[in-house]
Amino acid sequence: MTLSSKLPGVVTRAETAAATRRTLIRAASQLLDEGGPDAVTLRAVGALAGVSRGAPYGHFESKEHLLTQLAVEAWNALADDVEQLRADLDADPGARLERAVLGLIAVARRQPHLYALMFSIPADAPAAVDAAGRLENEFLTLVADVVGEPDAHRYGALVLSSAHGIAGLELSGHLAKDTWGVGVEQLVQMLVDAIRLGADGRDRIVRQPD
Amino acid sequence: MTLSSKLPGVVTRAETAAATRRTLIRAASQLLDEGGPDAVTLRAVGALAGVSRGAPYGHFESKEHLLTQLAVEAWNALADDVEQLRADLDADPGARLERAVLGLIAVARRQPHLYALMFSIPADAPAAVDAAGRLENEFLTLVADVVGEPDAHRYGALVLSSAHGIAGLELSGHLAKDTWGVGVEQLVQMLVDAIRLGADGRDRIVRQPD
DNA sequence: TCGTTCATATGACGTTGTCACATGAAATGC
DNA sequence: GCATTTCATGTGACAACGTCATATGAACGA
Repeated sequence: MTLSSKLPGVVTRAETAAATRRTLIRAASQLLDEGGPDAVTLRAVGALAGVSRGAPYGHFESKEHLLTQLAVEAWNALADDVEQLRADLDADPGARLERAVLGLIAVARRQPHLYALMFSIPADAPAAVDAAGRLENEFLTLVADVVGEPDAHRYGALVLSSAHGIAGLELSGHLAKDTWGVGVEQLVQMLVDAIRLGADGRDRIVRQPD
Repeated sequence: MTLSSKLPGVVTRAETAAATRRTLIRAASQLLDEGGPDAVTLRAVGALAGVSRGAPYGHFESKEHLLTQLAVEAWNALADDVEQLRADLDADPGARLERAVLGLIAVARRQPHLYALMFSIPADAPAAVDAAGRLENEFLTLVADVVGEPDAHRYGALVLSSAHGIAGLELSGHLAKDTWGVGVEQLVQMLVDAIRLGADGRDRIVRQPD
């Protein structure tokens, strides 16, 4: 390898390429947030990133690959958040799970188009599997702290489904508070309560005469 | 009005127009089911309906209006299903609610693209409000039979959210059984059980020493 | 029978994703 | 240090798309 970076500030070709790639992703993300999926055209992405309309093809196989990368990074960012949240040991398990669910919903509120994109990408793409798997494991651990190890998977699926449903219904406008008389925060609380109750209340109920 | 239908089989212009409109909707629905959103181009819709590419503009203001109509009819069809299901008086409330939730999920499984379309249409469009409102009311009644009137709205929102979440996660491929060890049917059962338990178990738990 | 209405057909325009090719600078080999 | 290669980028081109303006022809009302 030659010392191509002879001067400070002078970067190698690989470095500038990586930087351009990141700039493209950032531009796509911004366009998605501000104007929705229709606003994300490769021409607009290129323009916002300061390159030509064909330049993205040097970094991404197609527009779909660029969007997939966007979704993968969103999955990872959310997994990072939940992972960080799990480090808060002073909160009780139920409260931590509640905050994790609200974290998922927060993405849907803050970046609705990105959230929708996360779930419209083929879930079997290797990168997507890894990223989504991280988040799933985080939730699994949080749920296990609430309902115990043996029921963690079952209730984990239920919690994640419900959380996703609340988020989705909220951002599609079908969760108006004046219709249901309940806000998202309350719903999440009800969900966690129901999980906790369902898990440790099962025996109690079964033993009880019906 | 003249007797333009002088002969049997000879239809009026208004009738043929209405028929064409329905044919267009059916064509769009078929294209959506078979090829996803990208396959629904007005040109393809026109071709499948046996008209030209511009003909749809005589019946729909834009492509988006056509898709909205598709979504509205899907909402209404689902509401019809649940309404019919509510007439089954021999099933107990919990079982009926369970079947209603499974009905929602069945649409997601049978016509995934249509299901996604239902929730990606602006929820404040008058026609969409009416159609979606019908389904919401149906669910509200079903949930009321399980948890009682005062809690019906709160738990109705939770049930609908969770049902939508299960459906969404399922069709986006994030609910693989070998990951969570639980199938959709079991999840729905858990959900209804948790609702029932949460509603009538609340007092019991509160009274209990923690 | 004669205008009128209106669903449909067609040409056209701007935009999109994508490919083929050109260009020029960085990287590499000697 | 120079020649060659590599490769990110720029540009022209193409088909397909949504949409509009306009033309056409058949069904309508009188």
